[in-house]
Amino acid sequence: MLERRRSTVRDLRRDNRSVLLSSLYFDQPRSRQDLSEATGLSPASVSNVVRELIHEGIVVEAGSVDSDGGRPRVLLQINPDYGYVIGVDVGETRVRVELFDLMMTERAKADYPLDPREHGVSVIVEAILTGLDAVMANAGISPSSVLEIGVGVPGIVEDGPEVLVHGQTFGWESVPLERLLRSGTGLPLYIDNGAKTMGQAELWFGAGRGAQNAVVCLIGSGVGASIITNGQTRRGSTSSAAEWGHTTVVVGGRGCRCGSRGCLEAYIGAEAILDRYGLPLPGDDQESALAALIDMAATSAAAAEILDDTALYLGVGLADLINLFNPERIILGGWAGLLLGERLLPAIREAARQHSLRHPFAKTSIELGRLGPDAVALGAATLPIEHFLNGTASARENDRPGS
Amino acid sequence: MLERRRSTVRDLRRDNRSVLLSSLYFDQPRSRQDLSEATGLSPASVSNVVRELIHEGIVVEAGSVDSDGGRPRVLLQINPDYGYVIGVDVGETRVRVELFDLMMTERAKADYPLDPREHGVSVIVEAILTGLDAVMANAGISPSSVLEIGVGVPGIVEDGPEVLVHGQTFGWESVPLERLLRSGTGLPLYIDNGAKTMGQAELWFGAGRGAQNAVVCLIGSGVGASIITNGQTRRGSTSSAAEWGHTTVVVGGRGCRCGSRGCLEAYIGAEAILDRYGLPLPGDDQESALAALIDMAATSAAAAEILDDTALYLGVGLADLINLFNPERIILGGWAGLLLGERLLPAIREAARQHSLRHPFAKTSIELGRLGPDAVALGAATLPIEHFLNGTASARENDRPGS
DNA sequence: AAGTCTTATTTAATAGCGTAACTTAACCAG
DNA sequence: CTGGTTAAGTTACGCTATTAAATAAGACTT
Repeated sequence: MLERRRSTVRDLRRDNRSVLLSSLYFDQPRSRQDLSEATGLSPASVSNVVRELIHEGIVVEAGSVDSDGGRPRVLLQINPDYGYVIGVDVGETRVRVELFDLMMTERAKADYPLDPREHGVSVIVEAILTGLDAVMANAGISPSSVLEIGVGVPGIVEDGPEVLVHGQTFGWESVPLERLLRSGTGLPLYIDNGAKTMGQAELWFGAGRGAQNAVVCLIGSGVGASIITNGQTRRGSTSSAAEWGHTTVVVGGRGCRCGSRGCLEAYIGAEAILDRYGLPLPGDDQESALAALIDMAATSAAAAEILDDTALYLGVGLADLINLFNPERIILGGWAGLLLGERLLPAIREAARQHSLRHPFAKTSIELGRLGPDAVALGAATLPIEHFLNGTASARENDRPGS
Repeated sequence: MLERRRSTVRDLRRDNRSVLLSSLYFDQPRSRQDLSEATGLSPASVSNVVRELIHEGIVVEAGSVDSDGGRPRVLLQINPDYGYVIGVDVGETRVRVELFDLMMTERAKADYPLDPREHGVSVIVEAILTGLDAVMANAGISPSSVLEIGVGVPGIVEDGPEVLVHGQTFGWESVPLERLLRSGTGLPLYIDNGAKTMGQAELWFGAGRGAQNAVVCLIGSGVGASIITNGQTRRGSTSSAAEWGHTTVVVGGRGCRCGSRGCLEAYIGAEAILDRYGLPLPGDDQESALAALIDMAATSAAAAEILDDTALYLGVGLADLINLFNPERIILGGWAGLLLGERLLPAIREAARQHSLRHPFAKTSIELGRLGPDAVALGAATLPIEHFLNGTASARENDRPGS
């Protein structure tokens, strides 16, 4: 009953161009022939599309190497300087802005710490806008060569005529972040949930490479998850995140900041873990406190018990995802997730095994993220890249070199 | 990072044909012009495709009616007798085989009760095979005009080189049901989880009509769910069901027949509800026992409490789905689901509200299924219809009238 | 009753696509 | 320098959907 739409011969071309470009993007220097085999397109079509891409400056020939008795293959490569993308990570403690070239090598970065008690919209908007100017200036890149900007924010992102952000943690309520930012920059803007952008980063460049069905869990102070189905990040009907953190694991259990009881986040979020421990810990931020708690587990029975419980609850939460989504891979990320996973991964796996059905569990692997805790900005920047590969975000025709 | 494949101008045609056919299928007598507007295809293309469909005998002109000063529109209609589909429902208490025409009007039905203690593979295979012959004979239809057969089974269906069924309830372990059936019939065969087939039935013809993102919950003796994303039923990487019933709602809670503890099914499955009540109830099957329990709630505090708890747990389970999937619509089905829902729907809604995030909850409606408890066979038959609409299962070229 | 208007459908012309078969290019071995 | 081999580019072809014009089939007007 899917509401489908006709397509024309032009869509066909765009799709095949996108297939080709994506294939090249994820497996860099390749010859036309390789591309033909990989995509299934005929050599002639590959030639046609490649000619177009070269003409537009998106693809460049990267010196022919290789020979085996015949004409050497000409290697093709995406021109990393065709355009640039910017990823913004709006975190609970800072706003980070990073500028990448097309191949995702970082060209500039700017950080703006936030007062943890103050998440006013205007403060953050201003930080982002100055960050944008800063990274472009820093990298010596004009706004016209930036393709798009991706922004990862905590909380629910509601798509619609105007993108609205509902950030429980920030006390944001229907904030028209897109409109606010647009007033300060003319660049195309895409906003998404931070857990989802990080998930996409791991999917494309980290522990998720090659997976078609995966779940990336972001455990920090709060808890979120990104669900990848058929190679694409899931978005609900309201385009809001997979709010895994507020899944109930104990009916009538601990109170959660969302107002409900027994949420997963109320057990395995860093804040909740520290709260469950109750006693004071060294370190003045959650990160060092949690690290301290983990260290203490070797000597303190109380600390060990807290961590054992954490592994149990986390395993249960993962088991639910396994049963519901049958992912090939589950990736644990976020600063707390990485910290916990390092020590507790075997226990987490065991808990997940016990609470999920045997079959789906057998098809899943549970791993740690590879991109570290700061992949949100990188992931946010994949949003523009995705558009670019789909041909949705072709560069503006003006002032583009070689077009 | 989706592994995409090129498409050709022929795929384009097949897709557009499918778009047109589906559009007509779900909104029956329509003129070419209406179809053109609905699908976005140009009038000329509609004419072309329709000519082809008429030539193949799939579409027929259903008398022109309508006039308004201009040439009257010729109404088009799908020829219900172009071919037939068969849906098989393998339930816990019986095997049901139903034969439908293309427009899903039932033409014949056959029921084979099962001994509840005996779910041997061979018994069921035999029941299905005799059922197939019976319905075809009964409806006076030759096997050659049956397009495909859809089978809905309980448990996990694993896709692969050979479809395997893992039926926890039946004690089935990697049963090659497809192979077993194929030895008895030459007709194309598709096997899927019963909860999913019922979900598709509700989606196409019941309470889910028009929804793009929905969840259909099947609550019987056990608990399952079917998740619809973008108008299509979700299948995990192993193609197994959304095993919602074995999602944990109470860590360390009641033991479940799956071996884990605290599963949703251990609270809201009919068997679990009766078990939680503990006392004997009138009626010799679960169905009448549960009905009796619901009746008693008016007078017995113990019964009322059990039902209140059931509403709570069910609401929690739904809240998890709301948070994870953001469906527009949630549909409660299955015989127990319908029985419970009739009485408890307000309480269930309230529990779901309390345990889900405000925003996704606001976008969801929770309703009862409209097709009754026996929609599994109907749903199983939608599988062939889906293939037919996609052009995947075009009729065999031989002995087709009018081609 | 004939002409005109209105709308639905069909026809003809056009541009774009991918493919298959063929041609050109580049390199190596002898 | 020639023949063999592999890669890349070119051409002709069959398809596709679209646009614009033509035709069909009634209803309304005068």
